[in-house]
Parts: sequence; C-alpha cells; structure tokens
Amino acid sequence: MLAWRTYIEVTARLNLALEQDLAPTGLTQGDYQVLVVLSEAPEHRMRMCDLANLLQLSPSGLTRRLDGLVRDGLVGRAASETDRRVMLAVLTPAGHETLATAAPDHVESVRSRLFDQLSDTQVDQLAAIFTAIGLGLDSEQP
Amino acid sequence: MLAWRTYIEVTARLNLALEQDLAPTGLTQGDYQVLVVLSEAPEHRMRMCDLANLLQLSPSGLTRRLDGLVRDGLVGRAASETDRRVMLAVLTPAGHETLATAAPDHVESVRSRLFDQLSDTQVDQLAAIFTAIGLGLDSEQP
DNA sequence: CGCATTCTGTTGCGATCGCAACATTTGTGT
DNA sequence: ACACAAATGTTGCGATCGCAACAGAATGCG
Repeated sequence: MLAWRTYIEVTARLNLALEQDLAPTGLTQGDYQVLVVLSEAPEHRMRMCDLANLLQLSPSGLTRRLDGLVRDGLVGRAASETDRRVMLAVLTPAGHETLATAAPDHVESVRSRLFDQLSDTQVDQLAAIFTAIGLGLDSEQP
Repeated sequence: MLAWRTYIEVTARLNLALEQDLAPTGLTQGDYQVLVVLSEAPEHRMRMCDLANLLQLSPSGLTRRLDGLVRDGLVGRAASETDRRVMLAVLTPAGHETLATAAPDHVESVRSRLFDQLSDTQVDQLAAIFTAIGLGLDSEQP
C-alpha cells in the first residue's frame, strides 16, 4: 500500500517536472510524442487513426492536437491518394527541425530525472515490472 | 530507452483502466483521493491549501473539485474559527459512506491490475525505484 | 448492382485543470 | 499604530481531452 501511494505521488511529480523541462521549447509532451512518431514513420507521415492508437488519444483529441501543430507549421495535413476517408499527418521540415532542437534537452531531462536516480539493475527491474503490468492489462476484462 | 517507452505507455493504460474500474461508483480517482485524505484527517476536515498540497492540485483546481463534491453532498465547506481566510473541507456522513462503498472495489482493482502481475520482490523493487526518483525530484533544480 | 455495415475524421458539448488577477485576512517590521 | 508583505481562497479565461453525433467514403453481401 505504501508502494502504491509512492507510485501515485511520484508519477505525478515526475510528469510535471518533465513537462516543465520541455516547456521552454514551446512543446508539450503530447506534441513531442507526435513529432517523434512521425519522424520515425515511413515518409514522415501517418494516418490519423494509426497515430491516435499509437498515442492513446481519442480521434477528437488527436484532431485538436494536430490543429495546434498545423497552426505552428510543424505538421501538415495531406489527403490519402488511395483512401479518400483518411487524412495523413505529415512532418514538415520545420517540425523536423523543432524536434531535432528539442530532443537533446528532453532526453537529458528524462535521463537526469529518472535514470540517473536508478542503478542499471533498477532500470532493468523497471522495464520488467511495467512489461508485466502491460501484459496484465492486455488480458483482463476490459 | 525501451524502458522509458514502456513506462510511458503502461502508466497511461494503467491509469485509464483504474479510472474505468472506478467509474461505476460515480467517482473519479481525484474525487476518491479527496475522500481518502479527508477520512484520514483529524475530525475529517482539512484546510483547502493543505489539501491542495497533498493532492498536488492548484488552488483553483481544488476549488472546482470541491464544488463537485459539495454539489453531490459528499463534502461540506466550513469556515475556520481561528483564521478567517481559510475554508475547511469536511467529509459528510454521505461522503464517508460513499468512500466505504467504493474503497473495496478500488483496492481490488489496484490489486488485480498491478500487484497480482508482480512478485513480492518486484513490489519491493517498485517501491524502491519510485522512492529514489522522488528523492531526485526533491533535490534538483526546480 | 443496391443496400447495409464498417471505417475515418471532424464538430458540439461538457468536464477538468492551471495561470493570472483579485479580495480578504493575517503577519511583520519599524 | 501603520504600512507593507505574505497567505488563502475564488473567479475569468484559455487549453486539453473524451463522448456522442455526424458526414463522407470504402467494404461486404445478397
């Protein structure tokens, strides 16, 4: 039970700290994740619904998140040529550059806030623990 | 880096699953935490600002959260007799009963989603890991 | 082919939350 | 005692997000 309360408190504070570390770049963690996923996608583009699934966002949530990124010129919208229902989110050069600028600071933020506090063994334990929890979430009554 | 992505994905899914488990009681996790803290406080009451610090909420966030709980009759507001600035949040009998009804289900939810997936050793590791991260958050440049 | 079903993305609505500004009250320094 | 600073809670405003409803497009089936 102590472990549970510690988990609740620390995850909240960790997320807040990481968000504040990222704020000077003008990005939120959600924006950053969109840019990362797009930068790793073939041709730097991805269907909206695939993006929503990867980011665990509702369709409407993703639409509004992309609205902001499109307004800032970091992502563009393109219609698919093979399926006229789908919209593709496309990383722009400005988006790629913004990500390249923000990534080192964010990686350093995660490293100092999280991994520097843990031994190598604990990092392995952390990965094993959350993998096990994730498997449990897959197989329960959802 | 894999550990990091797993952590991000699983914490999000775990929170969602716990929120949905708690939804049938009509409470959110935030509401539940308010009731828990008040039920453990002397005389079932607490100053707004102390409550906000404990729950890691902004003053305005706590005001609106209490608005909902007061509307539902689970919490009452009382003026302090010694400091006329402060408002006390007071757990009502209805709030106490609602908590008593919801707690077993929520504890079972946390147990099945989290602790049943882990060995006793992993639970200890989890506590140690997040305690270390929490200590790191205390001592860094905030 | 024709029609129902499914998939995809957007919009209206409401809920949640933080920041800045504010009013009130308390504490502090001289 | 008086003025200034700090603490406390609330409100306006904007940002974020999910659900339900919707419209357009593709797919399956008789």
